[in-house]
Amino acid sequence: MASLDRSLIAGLPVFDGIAAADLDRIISQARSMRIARDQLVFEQEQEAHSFFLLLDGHVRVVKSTPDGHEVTVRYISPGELMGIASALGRTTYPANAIAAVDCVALAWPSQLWPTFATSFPSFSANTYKVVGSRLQDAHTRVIEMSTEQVEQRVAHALLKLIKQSGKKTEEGIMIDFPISRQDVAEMTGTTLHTVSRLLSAWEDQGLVKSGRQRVVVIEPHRLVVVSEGRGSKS
Amino acid sequence: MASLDRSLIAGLPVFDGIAAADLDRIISQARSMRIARDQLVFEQEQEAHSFFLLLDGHVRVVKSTPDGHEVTVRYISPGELMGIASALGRTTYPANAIAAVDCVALAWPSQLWPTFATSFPSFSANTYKVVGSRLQDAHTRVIEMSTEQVEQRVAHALLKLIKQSGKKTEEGIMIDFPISRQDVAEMTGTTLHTVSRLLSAWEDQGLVKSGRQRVVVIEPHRLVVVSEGRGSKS
DNA sequence: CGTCCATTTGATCAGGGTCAAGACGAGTGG
DNA sequence: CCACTCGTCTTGACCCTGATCAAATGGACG
Repeated sequence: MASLDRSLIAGLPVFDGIAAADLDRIISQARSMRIARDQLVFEQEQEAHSFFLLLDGHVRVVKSTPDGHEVTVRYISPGELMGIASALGRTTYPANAIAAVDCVALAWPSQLWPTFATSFPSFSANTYKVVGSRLQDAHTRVIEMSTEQVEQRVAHALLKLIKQSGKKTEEGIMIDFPISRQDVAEMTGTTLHTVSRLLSAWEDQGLVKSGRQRVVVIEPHRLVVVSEGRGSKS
Repeated sequence: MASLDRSLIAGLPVFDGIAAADLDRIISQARSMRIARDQLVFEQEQEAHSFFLLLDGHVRVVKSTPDGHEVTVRYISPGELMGIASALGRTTYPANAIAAVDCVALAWPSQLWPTFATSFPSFSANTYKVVGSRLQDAHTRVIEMSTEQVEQRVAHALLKLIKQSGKKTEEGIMIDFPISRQDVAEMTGTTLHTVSRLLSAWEDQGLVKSGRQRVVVIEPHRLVVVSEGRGSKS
């Protein structure tokens, strides 16, 4: 196996403020792995043996309920940590993680977490921030679910996706991985039917353009208007 | 002002594993305060000058949306930390905190947080766990909002409240602070009307007993059944 | 005793879930 | 190269949960 280079992780927010020599130590203990599309990266309730850094691709994090519902918690983009059960004081993964496309990731054994946390104070501080911002995301989700109509929630979801993983094309901003109506429904607590109807309506109005597992936002600004509940109800 | 004693905080989960001498140092820097019912402990968007430990009473943490909706994030019970913006890498409070009853709390200046975190490793680890469990709570909320009916969510909310702040009486388990239909509605993303109807129905079935700002759960087990969506629909 | 707030309860109605069919398109095997 | 199949997406019809609107009741407290 080719040895890994610290340039892979230097410059990432999580490793901000860590000396080059330390980065070398950190990365020397990592294992690189590739995950094929639709493969599980880690599984809910399983022993959290490793934590991961996504280098390339996109990963969907999904919680399954006993009664068979699936709720998408978030999408992971390159440069983000995932499976950091250790940071939450857990020993098992809280959700399933599925590769939305072919992915490349680094993995460290979970035992290293406490070492990293104490040896590299900025790592500790940075991951605090990561967890903190995920907590805020989750609260935002709760608030959206409590106070917004489905239409607004779906609009918010698309805006979040293009902000996080948008890719400019000549048509507009495309979500950079395959995403189905069902996927959007699981992010917003609705059904694929409703998502389909909304996307169709928005397509008629020229707001978006979409197809099989593909969504392109043409007019982000007007989508923002919809997300704020001031969509033209004419 | 009477000097504070470490017995106030010894034995609390957050301060677990900290030496007595350190506890003295910690508490010597605290300021004790009482908050009258309905008073704000801290305010959304304000500079997070302090973090708090609730010694007695109950505090409601509420997020207000620009458009005037209020969503209750959680209730704080005695022994819990609150206002720990620092732990999330924030400088402002993310929500309003309102005393549900007259309260007593300790307050430390936020500047002390980093000191505590580095000086007392177990404090750091413990607060990690606190944040982690709040993140899980938030995800649980998201999942409930996505997959459950209002009836189940309200049942879950009451069960959570009696678990956290239940007080046994000869009638059943009472929620130990004044809580209105509106409050329950803000916890569950519904309206006071729906909550009122549900409580009335449950009272008819002998599940609960409730009055003005007062809820007593008579048969927790049957409430669990409702919360699981297997309520008798006869 | 009067005022204010929490609560109750009825009536109405719409957002969006459910059920049901088809259409479309991509990949597969003959 | 074509037929077939499977998964995604679309669209219509219907109906139910729970929000909204409206009004009255009941306590608590000054």
